[in-house]
Order: sequence, then C-alpha cells, then structure tokens
Amino acid sequence: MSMIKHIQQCVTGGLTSLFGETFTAADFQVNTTVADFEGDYTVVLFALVKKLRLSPDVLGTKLGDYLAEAHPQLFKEYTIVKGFLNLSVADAYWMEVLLTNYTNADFGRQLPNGKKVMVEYSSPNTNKPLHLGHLRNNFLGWSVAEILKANGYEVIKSCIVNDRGIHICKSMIAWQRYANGATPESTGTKGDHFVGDYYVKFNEACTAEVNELVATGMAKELAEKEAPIMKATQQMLLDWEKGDPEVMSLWRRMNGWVYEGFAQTYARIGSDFDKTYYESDTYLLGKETVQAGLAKKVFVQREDNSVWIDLTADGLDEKLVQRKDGTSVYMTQDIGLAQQKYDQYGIDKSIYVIGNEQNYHMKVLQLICKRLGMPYADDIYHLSYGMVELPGGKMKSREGTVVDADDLLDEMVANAEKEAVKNNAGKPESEFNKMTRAEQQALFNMIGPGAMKYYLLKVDPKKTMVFNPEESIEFTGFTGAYIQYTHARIRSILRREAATPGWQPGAGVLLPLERSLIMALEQYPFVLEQAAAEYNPASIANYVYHLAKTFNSFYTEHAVASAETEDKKQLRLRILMLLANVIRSSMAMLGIGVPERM
RNA sequence: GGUCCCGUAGCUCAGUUGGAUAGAGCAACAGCCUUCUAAGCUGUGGGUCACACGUUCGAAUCGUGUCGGGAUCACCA
Repeated sequence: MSMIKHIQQCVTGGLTSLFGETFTAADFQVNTTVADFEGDYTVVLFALVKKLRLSPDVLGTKLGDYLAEAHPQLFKEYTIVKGFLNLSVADAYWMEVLLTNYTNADFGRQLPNGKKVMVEYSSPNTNKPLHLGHLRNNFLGWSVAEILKANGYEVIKSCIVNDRGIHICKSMIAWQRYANGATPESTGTKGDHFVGDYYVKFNEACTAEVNELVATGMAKELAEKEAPIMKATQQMLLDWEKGDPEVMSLWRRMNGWVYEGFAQTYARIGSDFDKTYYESDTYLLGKETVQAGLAKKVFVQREDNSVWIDLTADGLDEKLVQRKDGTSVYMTQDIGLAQQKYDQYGIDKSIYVIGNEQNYHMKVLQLICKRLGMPYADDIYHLSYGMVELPGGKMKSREGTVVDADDLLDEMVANAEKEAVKNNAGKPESEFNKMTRAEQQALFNMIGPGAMKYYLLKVDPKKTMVFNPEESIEFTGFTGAYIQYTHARIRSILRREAATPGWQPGAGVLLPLERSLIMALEQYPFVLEQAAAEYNPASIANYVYHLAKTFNSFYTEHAVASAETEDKKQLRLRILMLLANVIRSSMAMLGIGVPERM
C-alpha cells in the first residue's frame, strides 16, 4: 500500500477514535509537502476544521499526536503550519519499501484484473506515407496500451487501415498513366513513398487539367468535377466496387507496396498490432444496423430513401446514416465495426485514439450506439489528442510543410550520432568511444527515435502541441536522452558494485536526497495507476524526468562506490537498483529503451 | 451562426477532484571535471496564470461574461 493511502487510512481512523465521527479519504487532501517546509506529506486541515468546529492548531495537534502514537512505524514527527499538518515519515518505513522492492522487476505492475480492452490507435490511409501526426497517434496509443497492461488489463491493440476509396484510386490512376511500369524495386523507393509520389503526381495533373478548363471559362468548382483525370478516378472507384479484376489486381499490388513500407516504419518505431482491420472488409458493415434502427424507430427514412437520425434533442444535428442510393456512409461503417469488435472479443472497453478533429464524429457515434441500445455504448472511449503544429502554424500538404515520419526518424538518428561524437571528442576512454561500431549504431537507433517519442509523449495528449524541429533534436534538459543517460550512469555504478545479500540497515539517518529518491520511487505504482485512469503517458514522462533529475543531484552530491560507510554504500546500491528498474520500466511504458552505456 | 477545446516566464510545456511563496526545460548570464559517465550539477535574472466580475477562510484551478486562437457542424473519409 502506498504512503498516501496509509495516511488517508490513519487519518480517518484517527478522526473516528478521537472525535467519534466518520470521514472518508475524499473529505480531506493529502499532498506532498512543499519544499521549504519540514515533512514529506501534508494533510490539509481546513475542510475538517469546519465539520469538527476546532481551530486548525487544536485539530492538527490532536491528530498529529494521535498519528505519532498510534503509528510510530509510519510517522516520525509532525509540524503544524497555518492549517497544514506536515508529517515526516519514519525512516524505517522508507527502508522497508526499499528492501522489499529493490529486486522486484515488476514493481508497480498490477496482477491481471480480468478486464479486456481494445485500443485502436492507428488508421493510416494507403495513399501516402506516415507523417508527424501519425507518430503522435501511434506513440500515444501504443503507450496507453502498455500502461493498461501494466495495470492488469488484457489489451488488444488494433489498427484500421483505410485501404479503399477515392484517395487510393488517385494514386492508381496516376501510376497507370505516368509510371511506365515502374515499381518500388525498380526505382529503389520505399513502397509507401512510391505510392505517395503518384498521389502527388495525380494532384499536379489534376490541377493542370482544372486550370485548362477554367481558362476556357468553366467555373472552378465544376472544373474540379469535370477534369478528365478526376472522372477516370471516379470510374475506377466504381469499377473497384464492382470487383473489376484488373482494378482489383492493381489495387492489391499498390496496397502491397504501401504495407511493405508501413511495416518498416512500424518496426522502427515499435508499433505492433494484435488485430488489423481493413476498410475494404468493413465498409459494408452496419447495413443490418440501419434496418434494425429503422425497425426500432431510432432512424427515419425520408422520401428519397435516405436514412437519418435526429440528434437535435441532444444538442447535435440530424445525421445521415445511409445514402439515398442505399450505400452506407463512414458513420454506418463505424457502428458496424464497433459491434464487430465487441462480438469478436467481448471487450469491456473500446478505446479509439483519434485526433480531436473527430470529436464531433465520435460523440455522434457513441450517441447512436446508445440510441440503438447497444450494450457497449457506454464503454466506447474517444482518446482525443491535439494536433501537432509547426512553429509557423499547421502542417499543410499543399505548402509541402508536412513532416514525413521516415525523414524525421532518419534525422533523429543522424543527430544522435552527431551529438555522441561531439560529446565524446577528446575522450578516448569514454564508454561511448570504447564501443564497437555496431554497438554505437544500436545506441543511435535507441536514442533518436526515443527522443522523438519522449518529445511527443511528454505533452498532455489532449493539447495541441508545437513541434519545433530544432528543439526536438536536443538531447539536454527535459528529454528522453537525458533520462537514458541517467540510466547509463546508474548502471555504470551497478556493474562495478554489487549489493551484499542479507544486509540490514544500521542506525544511520536517511539524508534528504536519499529520502527524496525513495519517496519518489514509492509513488511509482500510484503514478502508473493514475496514468491508466487518465489514459495519459505524459504523467509518466514527467514523473520519470523528476526521478532522473533527483538522481543527478544526488549523484553529484554523494558517492556510492566510495560512500562514507559500508552501510551507506549498501543503502545507496539498493536505491540505485530500484531506481534503474523504475526508470527502465517507466520508459518502457513510453516505448523507449534505456542503454547500459552511452 | 450552433457546439466543443484552448489561452501560465521571450519560446516549449508542468501544475487544474480549490490549498502554503505558481514550477521545469530551452534561450541569457555566472560558477563546477586529479574523485562512480560534464548528454551532468549549482546559482542569477525572467510572471497582471488573456481580461473582468462572482463563489470561498482560500482561485491558475469552480461559475458567468468579454477578448484572442483552434476544431467541427458534407448523401467526404
């Protein structure tokens, strides 16, 4: 049990035995004591003062005395400052936390809780390569999935590939017209980039045709529909839906190229999926749902045969769920897929990691499921994340400011190398310079993408964030590399010195930085729990940074191998063992590896 | 126009179930490597928490309004 929970329990127990009144943990606050005051944790008395009709000083003294007497193994002493009861936790408690956990690789993880949750976190279109926005989505979803696993959930990571539609037909048409049979192999191009290039080519050709038509006096809007290449694309989409063998064959071939490319990128960033859905399989789903909805009178059919749902009672609009020609829209597919996920896996929770531009769509989806009486409607959760912008504003494909994922990763790796070489210049004996070339290369591949992940995950998911290219490749300060470096420093000590088994702490008192470290480590299970409850990897990123920072202060202040006494050495080695483990574990939650040396 | 989100140091961000003097990093400046990795540490300067009013013993945090920025409201996906 965590110290915070101990305090909550002891305080409610104390209030009952002192005043005969019943309180719950929600009736008062327990905070970590702010620096400059004596103590580790603080009980805020004001809320209790009111109910008990006692002055803060009187209540604080009674409560403080009680805690010190009834729980001497937990509390050493207390002070009262202006309504704040500051508790100093007994060293023995911190020692016990340390000694019971310092070799526990699973520290902070929870046992299976029997709940099953699906996290859908990637929905690429197959007409172009992944970009920076996809990275935030992927990192976030993957991390949330890992955090949930650590908290005892069974997690199914899923991906929905938008492999059909007008977008991929555009690339196909352009390839037919301009490629002369070229392939990724023949041109030495990564498959997704290869197909993306033809998507660009399509837009160029289309723009040219539109301009030509506009020059003849046609309105631009009409010209965009009438451009021959556009008409050919629309025809191709119809052919695809009819299953035209030639079109299907080309479609499979080009998607295949894209998947090869995606696979490389996913492998590089460590994204993996337990289940991949393809829109070409799911786009017809939901048709029965429409019938069912009509029967239940949740949907209404209009004279032109289109089907709608009226959500105005919930402050939304009327939404179309089936076109007049009987084909289903995006929303209908989504209802069908939601049902399928539930049917196939019996999930308790269905999380969608999707950008906040789709907040409205997701709200509607959930509401429709609710209206239809779907049992899982309340278990749909939209993990909405903010857009990634550049210092100059949004990324715009038209202006060519979209940051390509592969390029970015290359840049990060290259920069990791540059930094390493710079930092180790003139130090032939440094750990880095003693590595083999292959070891160095592996290190760059850990640091570069790790920096990228940390940069994107340390910000609260729901907030729009700015991606500053110069700042993102920094390796100092509040960065992934800083934490990786800290881990390497700790491991460096632990390679040289081993903790002696069976050691029992002597009479010595914990020094402030030793206390701070153990106290922060003790909070790890709570941090993991909170991160899961809020679906927020950023809280872990912030926590592990705080840990690393505390250690680095400790490191310059205190020696481990040559500590003042053998007792201190044994103590500190154990702190470092737990610390290295928690750093590694925290970073693993973010999908970032930590090196032995760097 | 309707709905929703956001506004904290020059920049990027923490802090928001209401609690003590609002914190980090970057950038700037000044120090620290004969001692376990200086990708590090220590210090200095930097704030009308967009603004106003309200609720409260107490507001960056809650409420109302104003201003500024963004998203969305397709028989697109």
